[in-house]
Amino acid sequence: MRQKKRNEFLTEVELEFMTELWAMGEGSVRDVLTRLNPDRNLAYTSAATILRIMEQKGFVTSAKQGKTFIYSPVLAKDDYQAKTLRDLSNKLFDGTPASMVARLVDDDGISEDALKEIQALLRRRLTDDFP
Amino acid sequence: MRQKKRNEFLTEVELEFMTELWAMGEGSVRDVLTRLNPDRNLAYTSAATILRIMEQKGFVTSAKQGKTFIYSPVLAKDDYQAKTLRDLSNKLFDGTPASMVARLVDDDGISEDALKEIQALLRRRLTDDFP
DNA sequence: CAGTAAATACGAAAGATTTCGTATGTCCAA
DNA sequence: TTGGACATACGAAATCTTTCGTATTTACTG
Repeated sequence: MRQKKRNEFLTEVELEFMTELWAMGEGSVRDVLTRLNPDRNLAYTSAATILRIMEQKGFVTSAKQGKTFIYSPVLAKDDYQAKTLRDLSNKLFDGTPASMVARLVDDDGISEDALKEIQALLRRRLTDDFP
Repeated sequence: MRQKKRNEFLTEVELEFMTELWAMGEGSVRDVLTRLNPDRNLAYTSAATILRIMEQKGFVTSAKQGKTFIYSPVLAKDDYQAKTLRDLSNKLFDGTPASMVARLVDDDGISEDALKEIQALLRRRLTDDFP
């Protein structure tokens, strides 16, 4: 029937957890749990399961400290962001970065300041790396 | 236990199908199926099921033409792209478009030409809309 | 009008995700 | 040293995703 798929991307909940790990650098189940939105109401054992699975999948590593596991991200947030953008560009855009930026700056909600900030970013990148 | 989640985003396979519908404007099960990568080897009934579910979820509408359903996207590709970028910006970036562009243009693989294209895009947007 | 080709309808199976409960292990203080 | 607090281990259940097979319907053609 359906073949097993190996996914290199975080699921919704995994991203939620990884976001906290990235912010903290590393942390225990309890650490992550207390940082989640209080309305989240996730059982402690659920959080522990999520992190255990994330380790199985290779997204985090763990080191035991006393009786507690301390989890750390394997991939830096920057790298995961870049990876995700590349994937999105290929799947939903035409594979070029420009088309993605085009859609971003076409967004009506974007402010002039934001646009100028992006422009400055580009200018810097162009003068620094392509003299 | 787990509560039902209403997802406004396409799954992997749904995106694959929607990409063809966007390219064609509209199409039947057969139309989509023949446009997929030949290595895909998806059964006709599977494709029909996917499209039926996509209609249930409100991603497409259908009109019967003879004995065949013709499916059309409900949301334009541009709009779905914008929506997706907004979501990604909130979940993986800090919610500002600039940080996303920053990660894009930091990508080592990006060419000078691509950067200049993006720059031109911004210039146009700034002069046109904020005179 | 009957036969056939092609379409739809739908149930079912298998993987994946998310959540939690129960069982078990571990550290520390009384 | 033992009891309690808190940690891990893991199976199970609910939902979602993906795929396909069987049954049925529909349009056309001889």
